[in-house]
Amino acid sequence: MGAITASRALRTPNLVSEALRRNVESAVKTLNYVPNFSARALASKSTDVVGVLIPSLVHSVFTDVLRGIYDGVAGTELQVQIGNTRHDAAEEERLVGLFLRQRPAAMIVSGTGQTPLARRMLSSAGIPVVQIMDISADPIDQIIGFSHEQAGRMMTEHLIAQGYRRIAFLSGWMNQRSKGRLAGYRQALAAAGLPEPRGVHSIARETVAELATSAEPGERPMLDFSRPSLGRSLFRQLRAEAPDVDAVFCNNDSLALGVLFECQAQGIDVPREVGVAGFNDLDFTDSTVPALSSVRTHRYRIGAASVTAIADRLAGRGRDDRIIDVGAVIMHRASTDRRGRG
Amino acid sequence: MGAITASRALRTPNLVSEALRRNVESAVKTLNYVPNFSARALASKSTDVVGVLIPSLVHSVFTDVLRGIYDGVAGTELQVQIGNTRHDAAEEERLVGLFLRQRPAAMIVSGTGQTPLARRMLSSAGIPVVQIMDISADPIDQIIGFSHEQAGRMMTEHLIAQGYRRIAFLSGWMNQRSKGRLAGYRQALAAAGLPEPRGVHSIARETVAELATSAEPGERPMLDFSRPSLGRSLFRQLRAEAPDVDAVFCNNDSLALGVLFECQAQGIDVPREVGVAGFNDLDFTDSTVPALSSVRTHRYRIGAASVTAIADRLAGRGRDDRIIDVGAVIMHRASTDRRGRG
DNA sequence: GGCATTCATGACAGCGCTACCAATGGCGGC
DNA sequence: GCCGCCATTGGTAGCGCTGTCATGAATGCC
Repeated sequence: MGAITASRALRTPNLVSEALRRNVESAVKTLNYVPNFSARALASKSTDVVGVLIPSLVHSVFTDVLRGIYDGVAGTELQVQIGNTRHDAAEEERLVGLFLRQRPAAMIVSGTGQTPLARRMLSSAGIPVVQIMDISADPIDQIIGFSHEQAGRMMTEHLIAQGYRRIAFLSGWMNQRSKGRLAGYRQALAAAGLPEPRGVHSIARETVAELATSAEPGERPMLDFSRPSLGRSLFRQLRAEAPDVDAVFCNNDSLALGVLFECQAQGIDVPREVGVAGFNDLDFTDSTVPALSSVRTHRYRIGAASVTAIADRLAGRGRDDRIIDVGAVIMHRASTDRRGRG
Repeated sequence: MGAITASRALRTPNLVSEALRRNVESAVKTLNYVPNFSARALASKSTDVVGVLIPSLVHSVFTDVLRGIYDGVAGTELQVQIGNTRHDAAEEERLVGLFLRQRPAAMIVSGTGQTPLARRMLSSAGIPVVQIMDISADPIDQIIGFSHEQAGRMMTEHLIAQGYRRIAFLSGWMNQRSKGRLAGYRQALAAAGLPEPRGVHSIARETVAELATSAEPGERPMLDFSRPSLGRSLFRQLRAEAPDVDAVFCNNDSLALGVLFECQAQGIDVPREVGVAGFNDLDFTDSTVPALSSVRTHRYRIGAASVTAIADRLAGRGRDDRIIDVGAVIMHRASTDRRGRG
């Protein structure tokens, strides 16, 4: 039997006869054959590697996505290669170039904030490209995520419905997605005829250095704007600038956790005196006192769906939807419950 | 110029003349040459891939390690390939086989709980193998971590020094490292002549299924024994079984966070009535009310040091130490501060 | 029955690089 | 001056697989 015949039996079993396939399969077993990925990649000028670029390796948000991705590739031929953009579009651009040179089978990138060059490189690479975690009418190729604007609007509407009137948006550094949430928040306030309190809804770019933490000596600093300690200090700052605020919509749950503790330390009653809401619905939201209202986002599903979409397209099955909105759900808990549940 | 000459100039620049090296370097620039990793791997029968096997993709513990690893490989030729063992030695064994067949340049595995077969495969692979996050007198090859037993003992001694006498160890499922902490805890109690309270120091293997959570439909369940909600329910259980417990040493910070909230909900005074300690010193420990005492572990450093060790050995520089203990530090905060600081 | 058509299998070459060994040239020692 | 040695460069082959095209067998059609 020619080598190529065996190769075909393994790679495209539907093109060979039933008998041959069984024959090859048993030979594979007895000979303990293991394909050599390098040789395959060299000969075919393509790999089974899916490149994944995420802004942070520690953010629970992205680790959940990664979990979905890894669970998704399990059982397929695909392999995952991760790149950490560190919330930096220039670094992302560099990594896009680096990854594409290795001829990946597909790319997954986070959000819609790619540089024009990165966009161009990705769209001309001739491979499936999935943007994740955001939604856009104009994806590079395919996008799976949800509207941060809509989610921000929904949570703000929830707060308004609960009777809060002086609602602040609390955030550290604003990335593209945070800005979407802020925009939604503003839309909801405007629609209700409510003013936006003066206050901390963003830390200026200049102070980003303060957010760059490195816990250990020798550690490469990373941008971390979801520390509870930051939530506490931002909330103190907010109370000083706008003492009449009666609700705080935090850009993420970790900030909100800090706010809850700051309220506890200051004896501020949550939700009566101040309502507190987070974003992402991390695992602790149902355990805090009071339980933390948040926006549940389907991060695992986004990761898993990206891989499914990629696998489908690599298998020749067409792309059904260029834009998949997995939505987000308001989790109404005690920390914003001024009216009583329901 | 022969192709091989150029190859040599790039791969082993110290073996060629200065002039040639400069010549090749400039040619690389002008021609925009990018090496083909597959061809390199095929010809040399080895890759630049470091295989990393970790038990969980979400645990902050391991994401910090990963961050150290990724920062460590940045600027080297090394690439990272992750495998998720899901806290399952059999799965780890399978992945070891899978990874080794791709002829990685080195392997990083978590802990010391490898199956005998996995151990044998790793030690006979002829590549650097680094075990991380634990310490052992008998590493497969090299080990970088700390003694969980010692850390458990230290924290328990701290609690005893603070005047606590009925100290419980609270944990969900026990992995190898948790068992080390429990052993250290017991040593410290025994040394002080204190009894171990009846109570929940472990959930039986039979109930592991309860710990397997899947937040979303279609999500592959994962073992999660560091949820705050689990901390809350375990603590309730503990209070029912052993009402006289005056301190709780939690196997991880997330459990401790849940315990703090449960105390708050029940009006239990921390640290006066009950002392609470965690493990790992995650980012929220300094922000809780009261601030949470914990054991700071140098996870980032472990990841970064593993890569450094591997890079050194691949470069021919010898392995200085087979066993590197990075230690752990007791972070004494308010949640166990019965005596007043100092 | 003869020819076109489809399907299954095989031969060959080559992907881009590096291991191995050969060749070259400059140098010092005798 | 000749030899052997070292440092540097080059030639050849081949890593294990797959793209392309060729071949042979089976089938369908008039």
